[in-house]
Parts: sequence; structure tokens; C-alpha cells
Amino acid sequence: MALAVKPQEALDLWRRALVTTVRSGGADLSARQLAVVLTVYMTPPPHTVRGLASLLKISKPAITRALDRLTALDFARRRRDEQDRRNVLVQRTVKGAVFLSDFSSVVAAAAREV
Amino acid sequence: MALAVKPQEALDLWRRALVTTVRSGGADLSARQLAVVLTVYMTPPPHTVRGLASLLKISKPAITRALDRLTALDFARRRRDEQDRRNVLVQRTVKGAVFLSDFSSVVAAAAREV
DNA sequence: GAGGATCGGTACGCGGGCGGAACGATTCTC
DNA sequence: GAGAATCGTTCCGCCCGCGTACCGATCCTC
Repeated sequence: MALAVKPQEALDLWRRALVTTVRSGGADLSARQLAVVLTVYMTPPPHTVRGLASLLKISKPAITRALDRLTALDFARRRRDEQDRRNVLVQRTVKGAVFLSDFSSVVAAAAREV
Repeated sequence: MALAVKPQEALDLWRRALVTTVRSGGADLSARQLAVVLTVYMTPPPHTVRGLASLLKISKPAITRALDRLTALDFARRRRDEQDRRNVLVQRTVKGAVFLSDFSSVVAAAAREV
């Protein structure tokens, strides 16, 4: 089901949602960090450091640091892969789900105002 | 005209657009900087430093630094207000308009995929 | 025109993200 | 089992953004 959004509407939607989140002064995630959370929660597992790095085309250390931040916020969790103990699997948390739920409400509310 | 977007669709829209922009490795603006550009281009002028600071609920120096960055990228321009020479008016540029046009295409394309 | 209010910018110290290179741990290859 | 390959992490120097406090310039009040 494709959403029909005109370019002008797209910008206005983004602006309203962005202003709301900036004003709220909340979690203050960078674009990369937010992209990581969204990917972990909305695309099928498993999620590894290397997989996320190649998906987002950024360096491995950048993913490691993003995960450091996200685990500190309790928005994600690391777990060793028992099948291949070199891998680290990124998993969801309740707090992360709540954060994304709130965030989606902000975007949906912004869409209603466009 | 209200856009009808379900919370789940909102998250997926945001994720797709965000992943595209992160992958492109383009301008790499922070949330605040992007909020400033969008506000300058999509809400009626005049735009002053103080006005932007109170709208986004952040400090004046943060706006000054954001404008430093945006003017360096030639996405915005500073101009003294001749009526009240204490004020600085933030103005648009062609390059900024092109940037936002590209960005809106990314969001609109992401919406089509949702 | 003197004193205070308001504008945007600057100085400062701090915290944090960046990529490249090296690291230990684990697995694969032969 | 030895050596190469792959995984995530850590180290390094660098750059950038943050808020508080202060600055000069400009305007307003009386």
C-alpha cells in the first residue's frame, strides 16, 4: 500500500515532526543512531554489526559506538551468537519499543497537520 | 488537507528515508541544523536568530553555529536588518532550495515504498 | 544624550562522534 | 593442527556541537 505524498507535503511533514522532536529535547539521537534503531526494530533479524554497517554504508566502529549509546539508553541489547561466537546479535528492548511508539505518534500527528 | 498515516507506516516511512540519506553520505546535517533549514524555507519570513532559538527551544549560540554551518554549505545567508540593525535576517539560497528539493524527493520516494 | 534593554556573536571548557589501524577471539581452510 | 580469514572492539588524533557567561553594537526610554 503506497502512501501518496507530494514533495511539498513531504518537506512539511518532516519539518513538523523534526521541530517537535527538537523542542522536546528528548533522547537526541543522531541520524545514524536513529537509523540503527529503526532498522533493528522494523526489519527481520538477525542484525549484526557488520550487517548494519554495510546496510548503512558506514564504518564498523561507527556501529559499535551507536550500539554503545543505544544500550546505555536501554534501547537495544547485545547478545553473542551461540552458533558463531564471532557475531554479536542486536536485539530489541521494551524501552526501545516505547521510544519508537512515541516517535511514531509524533510523525503521525505531524502528518495530520500537513 | 490531512495526510492519513498509521503509526506503523510513519515509522517505516522515516526509516526508509533516513537509511537513504545516511547511505548517501551527503550533507550530514544534525537534527537541529535540518530543522533550521526547513523552518527557514517553509515558514513565512522574517527569520531571526532569536526567533529560531525560541521556536526550537535551543540556545542562541546553537542557532549561530547552525547558521555558520549552513552558510558554509551555502544553504542559507545572513543579512542585517536595515530597519533594526541589531537583527540578522536569515535568507534562502538557490543551493539550499536544491538540497531541500532533493531531500523531499527522497522522502516522497520512501512514502511510495511504504 | 545617558542608562538600560535587546540584538547576534565570541570565548571557554566539556563531551562525543568520526575513520583508519591495530587487537584478541573465533572460525574456516587445507 | 597451522595459518589465513572474519568478527566486533579498542585506540588514536581530529573535528564539531553543546550551554554559560560575557562582549560590542544598536535601539529605546526618559
